Amino acid sequence: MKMSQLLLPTEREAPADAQALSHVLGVRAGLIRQLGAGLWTWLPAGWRVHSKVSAVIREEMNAIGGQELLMPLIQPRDLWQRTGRDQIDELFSLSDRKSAELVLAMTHEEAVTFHVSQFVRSYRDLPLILYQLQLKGRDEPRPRAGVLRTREFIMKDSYSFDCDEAGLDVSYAKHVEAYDRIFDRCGLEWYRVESDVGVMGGSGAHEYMAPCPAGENEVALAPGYAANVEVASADPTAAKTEPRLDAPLEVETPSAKTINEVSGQLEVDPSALLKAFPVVTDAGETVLAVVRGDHRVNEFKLRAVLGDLFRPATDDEIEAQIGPPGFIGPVGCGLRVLLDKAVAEQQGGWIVGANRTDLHLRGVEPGRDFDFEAADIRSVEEGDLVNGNPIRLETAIEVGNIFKLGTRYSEPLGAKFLDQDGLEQSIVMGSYGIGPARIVAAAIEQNADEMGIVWPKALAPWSIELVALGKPDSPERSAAANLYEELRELGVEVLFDDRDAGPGEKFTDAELLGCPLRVTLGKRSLESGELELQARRESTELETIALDASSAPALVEILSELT
RNA sequence: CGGGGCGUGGCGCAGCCUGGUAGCGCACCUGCUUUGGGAGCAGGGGGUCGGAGGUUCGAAUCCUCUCGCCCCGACCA
Repeated sequence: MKMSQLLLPTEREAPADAQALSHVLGVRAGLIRQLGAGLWTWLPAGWRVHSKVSAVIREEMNAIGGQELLMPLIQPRDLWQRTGRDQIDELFSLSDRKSAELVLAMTHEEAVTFHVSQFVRSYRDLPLILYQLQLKGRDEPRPRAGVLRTREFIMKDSYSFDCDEAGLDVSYAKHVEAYDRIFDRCGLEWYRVESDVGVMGGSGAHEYMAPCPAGENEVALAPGYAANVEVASADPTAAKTEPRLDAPLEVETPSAKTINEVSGQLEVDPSALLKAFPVVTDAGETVLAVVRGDHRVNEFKLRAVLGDLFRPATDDEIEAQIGPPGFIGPVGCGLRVLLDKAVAEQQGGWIVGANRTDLHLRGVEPGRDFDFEAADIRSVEEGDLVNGNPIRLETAIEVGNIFKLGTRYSEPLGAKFLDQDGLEQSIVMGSYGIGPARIVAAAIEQNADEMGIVWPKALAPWSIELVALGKPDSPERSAAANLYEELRELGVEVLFDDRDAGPGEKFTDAELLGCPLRVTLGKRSLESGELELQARRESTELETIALDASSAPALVEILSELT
């Protein structure tokens, strides 16, 4: 590609509203441009990168027997009513001129299951893996960070169809294989972590996380362990509890409504306190969740334990059912008490709210002073132990997920088959997503320096940026043009900077765009008979090779050695 | 949905408080010079100041409404 003809609007300054590095560099390097909130155009260079990701995904999906198809983005709403997913707030809704109700698909379970239910009759038709690279629409409450969270984006979504759980396990394992290879090939640092299965249930789920500062997720990591903090479990550090007492002792804590205020007044460590978190389930039950004062309730884990959605109780509800907000506790509260394991498994006297204004209780012991169910309902923290190793927390971008759906969609949509015994069974499904745009963003976040992007070789829009110096029509320019043609004939993807611009501008743009290898040809090259090479990843190292008929093949060789 | 911020030429911004000819840098066009790290000189083009209404002799500036965008939080099947 000749740069003089390429639409590559590079910017010297960052867009004023950009925060995330991938957003800043994506715009500055001329890869993406915004059309509206959460609506982004992929410009030619950016689309090349996106396409590279898609190509890697296709190869690996095909390698596990996936078959590519394409389903509509716009879908009839009634299909979504059949699975109940029409109730999702994020579902983009619209209607046509006849007032027919339509939605923009946020994923394609309904559509693919609808079709499969028509085609699959027998266990002989299974298993099946179908996938597509197609737009998804989401009415996001808050799009953000450039291409990281948008209202419309391309997703690789695949769906597996099996006779039974054992078959699903095989399809799931195939996806693990394919995904591991995809993220490796894209040059990402990534973790496969245990993840929340959500309210819809499902028997297992993992997410692929690419660590970087712009991420929206947090992962807990220890040797041999990786989990989304939403579901992570770990052994707590010990609480600094007070000595045991024969019976709870009332203690005055005027106006102390927070853990910090109470621990300050009583001069004890926050971990010696218990924090009471009253919630009301969808079913209408008020439950008191209790964790250590220095811990936080994990709402995902609590939801899993409750088996129901819930919301925090309002101050009025707390006042009416338990006691004065700020002074509530499990002793004599009359509610079902879920006590976090970290508390249940440590002996000692705890400090809790007395359910009376300005009073707390000291020396409280679970079991003796209140009934409880023990459950793991707290969020893990940096320093907690897994198999004796301390965990660390990292922010990360979710770049992919794999999910065992079971019969969540096949049942409502009637996707059944006859098994070997002639019995009708529901198809057992899995669904698997990858966001190519997020891979692009993560690759930028993980591979950039103060000058710009440093593409992993597999994602670079071009392998080589050939910078021609000197005046137009000069001998060095025509030598560069010749080299450009030779490289093209060898099938090298080369971006030829043939613009009538100064060397500084060309070098700066090359560093911004971040192609793996920069080749410079100027008057100097003609005089010395040498080309200058610079690997983007080691931007200070200059190398030279002979400028002659061997140059192009030599560059191909050098490229193959780059990462 | 709660809180905060911003809309002035393609990009980044000043001007607004205190109403009076719409400005700066970069980019762009023409000519000449320049060509190994964002060049110089000269000339030039481009803006419904997000939109609507109002106050006023006069509104980018003051008032009301509205649309859009960004950030924090909530949410994220």
